Amino acid sequence: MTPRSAPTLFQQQLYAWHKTGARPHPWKATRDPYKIWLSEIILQQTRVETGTSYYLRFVERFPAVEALAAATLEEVYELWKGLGYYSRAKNLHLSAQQIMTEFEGVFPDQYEDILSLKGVGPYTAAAIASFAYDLAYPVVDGNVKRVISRYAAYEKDILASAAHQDILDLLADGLFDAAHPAQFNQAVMDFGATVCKPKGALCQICPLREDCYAHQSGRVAELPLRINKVKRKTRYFHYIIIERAGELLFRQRQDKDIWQNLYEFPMIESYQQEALTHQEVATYLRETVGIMIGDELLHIKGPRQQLLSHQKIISYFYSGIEQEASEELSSDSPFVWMPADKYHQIAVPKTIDWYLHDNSISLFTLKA
DNA sequence: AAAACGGGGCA
DNA sequence: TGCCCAGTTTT
Repeated sequence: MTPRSAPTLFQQQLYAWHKTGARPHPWKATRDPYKIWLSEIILQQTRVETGTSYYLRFVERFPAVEALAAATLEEVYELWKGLGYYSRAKNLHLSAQQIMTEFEGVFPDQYEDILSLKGVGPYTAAAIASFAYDLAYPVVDGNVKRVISRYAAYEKDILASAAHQDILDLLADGLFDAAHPAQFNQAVMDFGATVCKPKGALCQICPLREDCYAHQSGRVAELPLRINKVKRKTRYFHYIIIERAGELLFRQRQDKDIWQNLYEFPMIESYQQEALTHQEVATYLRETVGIMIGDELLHIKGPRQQLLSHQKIISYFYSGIEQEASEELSSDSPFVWMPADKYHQIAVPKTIDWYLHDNSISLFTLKA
């Protein structure tokens, strides 16, 4: 491909389309780097339609980085609940404090400084740098990869590690508009999201179709090429709901697994489909929680399946009736009793939320 | 370089 | 059911 002098045909046609094709989003109305950063973190691997309401709630509750830095991590998790990829919430909070301490409360305006923030990678740093400061950094997200791979004939695996740099190289080779970074980045992403879509691309109305490799060669449906090697593991979670005086027993999940720091019920995991025996549950509760249950073990709900990117979680819910003789939880116990007004405010995985809110068979009914 | 990390919407 | 989303971090 030959280097071109700006503005290229690609840019002209793209901008002409963007005059009417731009999507309206709340975070586009500002140059405030804090709000742009917030929107970009929320939108990582998240559809715009999903992220928008979260963004509006975050901006209202934390209008500036000082407010976010001053909040507790629990507050941030609560607002983040249901959005997924929870390390984003943790890093968001951490980076807010990092901005207060290392950058004296002023959002950094250099690419390398922005990139140094936790949870900010090459895409997000380029997005903030271009949208907030109009610095000449091209963004490479799913939209850009798709548009460029189709237009400029990139036929290698788009999921491979090398793809990111390859797309950057193609952009640098006469496509990216270094004179108007914010406009260019925004236009390509809007275009990829609304015209050059993954499925059902609108090639009929595409302003770039005459020069698009994929369209001219009939390979729009095949590009970008994705070779996915990972298979989903199946895990079985057996949740045990223990109630005492209107309170439910919870435990906070720990590191090195999904749902880090979120709360769930006492749980036994198995790796094949099997019902829990009363013996297993009783032993677990006695040894791990210090709770004695009676002879009755009720399977009250489930299975409930939840698909994650790399795992399939199948959850069962059991209820045990606690005996009188149980001891108090020790002070260092990871388990904690919570009343209803408390456990409706904490961050829980979707599956636990489903049990709490969509529980057609209530514990109360069962015990009556 | 590959695996892990959520959840939702749509064909 | 599989795809794919305004990706980043860890292994």
